[in-house]
Amino acid sequence: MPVARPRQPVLSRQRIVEVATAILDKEGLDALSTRRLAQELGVRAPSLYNHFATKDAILDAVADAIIAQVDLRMFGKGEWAVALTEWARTYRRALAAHPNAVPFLAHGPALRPAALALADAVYGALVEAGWPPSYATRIGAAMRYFVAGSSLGSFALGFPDDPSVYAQRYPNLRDAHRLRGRHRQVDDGAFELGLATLVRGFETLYAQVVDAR
Amino acid sequence: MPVARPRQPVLSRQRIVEVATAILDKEGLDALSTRRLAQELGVRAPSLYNHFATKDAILDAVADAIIAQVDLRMFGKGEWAVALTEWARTYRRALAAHPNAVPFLAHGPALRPAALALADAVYGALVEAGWPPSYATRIGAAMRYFVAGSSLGSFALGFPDDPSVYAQRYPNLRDAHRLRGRHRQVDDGAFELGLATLVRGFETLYAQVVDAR
DNA sequence: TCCCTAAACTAACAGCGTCAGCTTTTGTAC
DNA sequence: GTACAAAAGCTGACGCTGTTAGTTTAGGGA
Repeated sequence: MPVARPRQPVLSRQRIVEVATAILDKEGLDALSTRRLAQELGVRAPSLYNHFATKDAILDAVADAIIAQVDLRMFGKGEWAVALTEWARTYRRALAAHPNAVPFLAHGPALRPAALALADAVYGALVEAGWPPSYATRIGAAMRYFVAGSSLGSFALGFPDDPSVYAQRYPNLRDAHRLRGRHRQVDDGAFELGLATLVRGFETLYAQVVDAR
Repeated sequence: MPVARPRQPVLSRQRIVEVATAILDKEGLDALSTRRLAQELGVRAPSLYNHFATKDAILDAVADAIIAQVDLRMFGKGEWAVALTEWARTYRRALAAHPNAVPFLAHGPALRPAALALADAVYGALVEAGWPPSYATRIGAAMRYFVAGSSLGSFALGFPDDPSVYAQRYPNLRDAHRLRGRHRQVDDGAFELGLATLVRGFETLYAQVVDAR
């Protein structure tokens, strides 16, 4: 039987964030209500407000925790282009591990601490490598665009696997019904192709902008 | 005074979608409730269900209408690389015109008709230009990743304009407080840099894969 | 003219985020 | 050691949400 105030706190910000993330991953954003979250924590919904001001603040903390898991240790050692490539893969993996979170990761500008730490590492490494600040900013932004977009949802799963859909209206897509079956391969392939293209392009630009300085 | 059934239908799917889009653009996703939408339409909320099965279906129709506005006429005339570049700009503009819609544009796989028409046009143009199907798929996907990511929310607006935030914790970002002021320029610059890099890289690849065939 | 369907309505449901106020425990100050 | 404030649970309630059931009335076809 629950007591007015327990001998030891039942909740903590960290535990709330963990359980919220678990519900989000398992059952999606719609299943994540304050009452549901509280139940999973062995508590009633209003108790959450002793630890977070609003439900949005909880979601914000979940978002921050996800971004905080992105490894940044590849920066500062080795070639900038190699580090950038590795980082993009790690970043994508972290987002793809929590696909239900992506819609609200997208939501507001990322003013969260982990997002700033991430930007700091990328920008710092590029400037350190010799890139002028204006290039470092745009390269970091362009990479974020690409990674975020690729985590937003599968490209291949966007296509129904019923061939009859395409026959009349979308003749060029006549083989698109096969994409669903190997969506992992298609999405990964597109990501790697885009990533390699971007990084190789930036290397060419580096030779013109930095080496020729 | 409202009547049980009006002489002439008050609602239509199109009118509902238009007003929903207007509310979404002006006041955001949270403001778009069925009662609010109905009020704006001069009607009570349950009447909407004579035209759409659920609220999600309305949002889906809004998403489809937005994607349908993307001009596709540049395909099939002129160089594929030029068309691809123009299309990416148009696509981004269409998404950026409705930033509050992006979170749920991202949500589900894009099984909507307008999204299929878009994919059909891009893929068709690439194959027509000589790209092998597997490349055309991945190029189309990579472009969508980049454009979607760049519309998801401003990169530059993600940085607080208070310099003191950065001093201790994010030393590399010491000048980031200036990004907010010229966010348009920064975001556009990053988009154009990434776009040019991708397209130029694909042109190089084309020379290897297609011309040398 | 009769009847079915379309398209509006009212009333109501459960579930949502959140707040006010209550209770009990804990930690600190004297 | 006792008073007292803060912390961290609780109950009950608010207005809002998406949605359903059932009602009413107009329009169109037989």
